[in-house]
Amino acid sequence: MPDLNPAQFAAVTIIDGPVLVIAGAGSGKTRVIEYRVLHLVQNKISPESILLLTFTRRAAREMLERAGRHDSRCKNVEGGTFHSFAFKTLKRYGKIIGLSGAFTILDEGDAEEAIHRCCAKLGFFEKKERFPRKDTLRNVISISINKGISIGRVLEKEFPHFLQYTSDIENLREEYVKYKIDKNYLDYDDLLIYLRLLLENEEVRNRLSQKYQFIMVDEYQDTNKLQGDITCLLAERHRNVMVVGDDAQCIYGFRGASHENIMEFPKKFPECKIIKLEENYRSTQSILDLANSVLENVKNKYSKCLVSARKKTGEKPYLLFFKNAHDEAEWVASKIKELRDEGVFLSHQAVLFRSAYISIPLQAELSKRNIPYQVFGGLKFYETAHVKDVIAHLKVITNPRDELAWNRVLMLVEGIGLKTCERILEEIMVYANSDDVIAKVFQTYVAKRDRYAEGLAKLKDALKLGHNKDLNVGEQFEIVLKYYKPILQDKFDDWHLRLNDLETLRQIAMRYESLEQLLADFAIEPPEKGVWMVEPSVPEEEKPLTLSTIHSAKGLEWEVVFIIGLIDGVLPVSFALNDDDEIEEEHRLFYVGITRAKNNLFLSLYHEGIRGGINQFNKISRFVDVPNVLSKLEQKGAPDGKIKSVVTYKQAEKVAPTPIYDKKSLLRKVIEFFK
DNA sequence: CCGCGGAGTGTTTTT
DNA sequence: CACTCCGCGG
Repeated sequence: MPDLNPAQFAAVTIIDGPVLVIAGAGSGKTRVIEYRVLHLVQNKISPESILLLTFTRRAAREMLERAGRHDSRCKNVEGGTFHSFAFKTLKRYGKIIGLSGAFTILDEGDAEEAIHRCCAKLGFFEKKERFPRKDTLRNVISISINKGISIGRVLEKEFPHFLQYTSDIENLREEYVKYKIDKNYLDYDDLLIYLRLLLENEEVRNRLSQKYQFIMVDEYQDTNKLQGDITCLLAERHRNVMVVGDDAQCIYGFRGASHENIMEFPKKFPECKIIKLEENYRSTQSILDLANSVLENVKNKYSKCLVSARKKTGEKPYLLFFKNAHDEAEWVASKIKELRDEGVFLSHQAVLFRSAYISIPLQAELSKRNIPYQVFGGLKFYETAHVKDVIAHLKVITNPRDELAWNRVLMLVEGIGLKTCERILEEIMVYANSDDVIAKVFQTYVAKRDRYAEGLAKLKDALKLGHNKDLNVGEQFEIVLKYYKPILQDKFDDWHLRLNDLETLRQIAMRYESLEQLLADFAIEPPEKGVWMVEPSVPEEEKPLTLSTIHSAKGLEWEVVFIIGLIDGVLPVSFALNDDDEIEEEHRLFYVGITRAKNNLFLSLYHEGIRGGINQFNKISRFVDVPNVLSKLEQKGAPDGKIKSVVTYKQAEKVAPTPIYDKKSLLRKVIEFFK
């Protein structure tokens, strides 16, 4: 066992019973999980009976890899995100609750398409007034599920202008559920819903409790109600459950996460032991001083006061002002290079930001200087149109009953529009296997010599070829790509860039044994752009720099961290400004960003902003522009040593009158009024 | 009935 | 500014 402080040691060596670990940033939480897994395995507990659930794919990967390094048996520990665990479990036991084993996962885009179809079925688009768009509808339904509140409540809070459609959306939700059950589709939320439903069955619950004797959940503060329920159901019988979290780092409220699960845990498991990890092993005291000041300013107090266990005070974090985004990017890029020349590996540095678009000027600058980097978060490569197009073809080859995939494939054929597509689709759905579809449906349509006959003939040939059982996944992929390439070139001006993506995708596909496996992984654990290119064998000094959204950086650490774009309206993001809870979440997000740094931290912003074609002066983030925070920072480059304050976003009233109603009672009042 | 072009809309974070 | 939706011409 390595050096562990008493609290860590206690957490690592508890074997039985429920445990709640409250772990401040950098307090060695990952180490605790890593060594607890090891400790369990070394105490004759079969690794297969340990279940480690995390919130993001990255965290899951990292945790298991670390534990596996000490004892290869740890690699057999069952681990992953709640969603991937749900997927595996439902594949296996789904039949019990009436799910077929051959379901398809819908990503957000697919789900929107499905909702669109349901809307059409219900005739919502024939209304005179504007009906909400499909992405809004999906969002409303998803929030209501993840937060466990009614459609009406969601609309009140997020889209009050659509309140009139409350009952329509309720009907839509039902229709959408029906549609998915009928077509064997599950969206991300369904994975959790049906897993919980499955666990409510006593027999299944017992069987799974039997299999997973030890449950561990990381980042518990970022789990939502459903995930909390799932955790409790899994552990209800044997009660061997350890949850680890930090309420100050809850940053997924928009997905229904709430620190309530942490608060509720001792109530659900009254016999639980609570262990607090408060000593910070990651950062220098200067960085922690800043972090603590930031936390002080968050309205809801969190008890954490991190103290560095490291001897070093370290350099004061910097706060840098730039004229425009380009200047900022230039400076950051050259500083990164400078640090690398001083011996800090690129892989030990990271640039963090609130939103992906903030990093675009920097990406350009890094490319110009040949600094290798990988980007996490933001625009997802697997959700781009060209990737989805190709995947749809693969889906059709795998499962000829996938209506949404067919829809996408057919709509790409020259001369086929909405109506023709519907007609062909109806016929396709009659048949259960691809051979029949090709022989019966396609044959007749091609024979008709309509304007789309040529396109369909090409598709038919490609599908026929692709369906050959003797081919490996790479070869199947190539057939699809060959068919799709002319469509790609016709559809996109930047097709050569997109073709690159598809080439990378082909290389990923080649590693798979079967298309089914590829498609399942793609839905549940999709590859992140740039990540797969880094082989594990590459020596540390050649690994690239990390660019990441703060959300995706959670749980990770670097020697040097840059947080760029600290602008009011970016962090906090402008959409959060009219809701106190959301501002607070942004505030915690800033805290999470700061606490990723071990030795050096650089905060920066630029003043020249162009938003919606209008030039404006970007103001420093309200989270930074506070005396107790500024005093912890070394400022550089402020014009005239002062920040000219041009109001871009209205600050919340400093002297608020005593409220007569709080939000809840106001809501009640309004509802009363309507009655 | 398809496909193109103009108007209008909302712009984040992740499974 | 990028994407979606709608209306019109072919």
